[in-house]
Amino acid sequence: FAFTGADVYGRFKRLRGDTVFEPMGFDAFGIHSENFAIKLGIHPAELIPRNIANFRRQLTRLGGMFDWRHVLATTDPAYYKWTQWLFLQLYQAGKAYKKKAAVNWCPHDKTVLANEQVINGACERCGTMVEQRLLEQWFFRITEYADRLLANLDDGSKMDWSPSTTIAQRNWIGKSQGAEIEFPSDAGPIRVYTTRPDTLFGGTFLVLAPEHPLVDPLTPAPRREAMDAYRKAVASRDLVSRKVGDKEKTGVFTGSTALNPATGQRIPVWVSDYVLMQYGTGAIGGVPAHDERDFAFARKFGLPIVRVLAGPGQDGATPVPEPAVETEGFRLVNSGSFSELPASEGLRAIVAWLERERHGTGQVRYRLHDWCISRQRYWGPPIPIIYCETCGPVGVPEKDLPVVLPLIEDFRPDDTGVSPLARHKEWYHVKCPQCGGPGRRETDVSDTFLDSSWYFLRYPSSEFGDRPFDAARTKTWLPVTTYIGGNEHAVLHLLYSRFITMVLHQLGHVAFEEPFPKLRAHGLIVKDGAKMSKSRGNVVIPDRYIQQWGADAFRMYLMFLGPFQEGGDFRDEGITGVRRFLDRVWVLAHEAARLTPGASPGIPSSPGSRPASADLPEAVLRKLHQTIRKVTADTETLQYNTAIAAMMEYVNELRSAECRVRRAVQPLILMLAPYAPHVAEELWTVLGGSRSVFAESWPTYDAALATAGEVEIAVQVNGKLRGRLTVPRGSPEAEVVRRAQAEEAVRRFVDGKPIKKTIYVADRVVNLVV
RNA sequence: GCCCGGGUGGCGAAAUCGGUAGACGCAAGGGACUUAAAAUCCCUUGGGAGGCGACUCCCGUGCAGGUUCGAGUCCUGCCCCGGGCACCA
Repeated sequence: FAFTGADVYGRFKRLRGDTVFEPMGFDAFGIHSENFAIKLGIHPAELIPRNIANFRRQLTRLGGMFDWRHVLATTDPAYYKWTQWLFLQLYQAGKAYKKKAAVNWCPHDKTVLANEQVINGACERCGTMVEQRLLEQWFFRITEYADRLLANLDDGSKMDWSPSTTIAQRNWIGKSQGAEIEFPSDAGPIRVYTTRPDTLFGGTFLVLAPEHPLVDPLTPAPRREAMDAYRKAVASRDLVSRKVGDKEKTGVFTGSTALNPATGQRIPVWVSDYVLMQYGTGAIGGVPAHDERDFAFARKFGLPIVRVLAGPGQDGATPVPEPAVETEGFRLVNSGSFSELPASEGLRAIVAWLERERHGTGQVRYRLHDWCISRQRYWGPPIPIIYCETCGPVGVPEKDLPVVLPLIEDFRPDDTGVSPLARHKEWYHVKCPQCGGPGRRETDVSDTFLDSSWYFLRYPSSEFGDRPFDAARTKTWLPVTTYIGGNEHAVLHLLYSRFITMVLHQLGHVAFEEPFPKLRAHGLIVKDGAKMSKSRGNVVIPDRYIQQWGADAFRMYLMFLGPFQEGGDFRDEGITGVRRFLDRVWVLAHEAARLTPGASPGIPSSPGSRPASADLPEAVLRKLHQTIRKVTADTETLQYNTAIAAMMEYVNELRSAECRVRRAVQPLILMLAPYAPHVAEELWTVLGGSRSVFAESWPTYDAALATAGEVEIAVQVNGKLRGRLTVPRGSPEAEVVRRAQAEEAVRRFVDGKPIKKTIYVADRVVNLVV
């Protein structure tokens, strides 16, 4: 569905005179492929090429105009050599770093699990409860680019994207404006981030994330045991279930207090897993009166709830039955000298006061995290780093790339807890490229999203072995003219690609900052009431349909079943309609070839350039030009379903007018070509074409011919339809109104009453108000 | 919970800027062709009421209101479905 929609557009653009490069590639170097291989018990190095061959066969049968000379596979060492090069570019530019991060860990299988492999907190394979484990991981500093990634989204000159995609990215980056505030404690200042400094006076407790470094110093010995037990319990849960919002709040009191700088009161410091170490400072000020989570926490543990925002008819003494989260129309109360200020003004005033008194600063935060690119798995590009006992981590020199993934018979993660690559001793132990001393390789592989973050740069330059992308080729073909993809990639692939391109631009490797200036998202296919997906098992294998109905009928049905950008409902019966249509076109073309004189050397591909007095009946001629107009406009905007409907209407017109002449059918074949390339190619020849239909050019229309001489006008009385009039286009208002009033039905409804008002919309409607 | 889509005949869907709701297609019914069936071709098909009939009238775009000469389209408040994100301070 997605590739056919892209192919229709590419073929259309080619007929419109553009030189079109439509590449295709295969991205199967990651956990999903590895898991699938484990499931089938086949080594991925054997399975993946087999699957690629099958996909390629299917894509070819579907008739995609793909340039197979430039096909890519991210699993190919000739490709991932440059993925590793890309890693090194970022590493050398200081954009890659290592730090400890939590991963899902199955204690039974002794392996790292992806989030989607954790089902209700348990390992999907063995059912053991999953834990968190801290491991050293490689990260890319995408957060450094958060502002730039956000700013370009708003720049219409750089980004022409479907709004649904830009909105998703904006939300994902999640910029928030707030303040970082220091709460002094016995273990030093506790830094807290909040987007609501206006509620500072309502902060009646602090909550630290269980991993927060100040938890230990703030917990006196008698409470240590309880605290450690809680922290252990939290760590024994997986990352997914920890972040579920609607569960009961849990927590432990440290035994210490901190000073609220605004109220001057000492407030208790708690620890709870609803505070995440990864966001903000890993500590929050609990404002139960004005935050739902803090409210639930305060209720559970009997902590004081102080209202600091009051709406109309409320004051500082009004009870707080539920947290008031909104600010519109609220004013500060119980907030010292800031009381009675409107909330928004109070926010600014409190931030100014915090900065003046050096209690805190206004700050911007993003929910976007740095991109963790390491995977403790086998099936992926090895991260090109060597650890040397004397030099530390050293990047593999470019001349030694690629670091080839060794073929390991048993590639499954085992109970050593390290990547399977560590078991391959000859591969694992290497000399340090810097000092020649003993070293060992990084055994993590990189995320598949790194493979796909730059593939578009490789496509035009795929045959170059000595450079990732050739400067001249890149200048000719990039950035990508039109990118058509699914919205499931809105936040991951599309964001990572933008980030990588931005870094490469900054490092001087590419001239542009944004890889996909024009992006259109296609919809998703629904079958049996749910999204068609492999996991739901409601997928359709194209082979059978192509076998039964033909590739063109299948393509056209996919494009006809709904608006491309919204998707649609797949039902087997629907395909018969387009197949019948193609059969009729087939018959029409053959009859036209038989009934009208043979081809003259110059086949008109542009009927509009011929005099209007040509041999076509007026109604057919008009319909033809209307059809060209509509199919052109609709194909350009990816409204393929209505473009196909317009061609069907035209065929219906030709049939009812019994018009079987080449001049009427040829332009139809040209318009059909992007949708049904095989049939169009054949019929073009039947009609006398001596070269490929794709060597011809798209038909043009004559606006004057497309316009009907007569129009039907709706006649309304008080807005209700009472009749229809056929009048010459552009008839004067007085004439139309006069004729409307003469209508029998109109007279009956006007019923002799005076006409108060007459509304006339030229060529459309006349409305008499009585 | 939040953010995006969407709700129109039996079904998939059309409908420029607010201007004739249901294009196009599926399914269904009737007919032609055929020994017969399939295929093909022709006709009918939103619901209701009336008329022998050409036709006529009423209702109808998830629900309730509103704006307007006129609302599928705009506004307010709800309901339902699909997708995504989810304790982000």
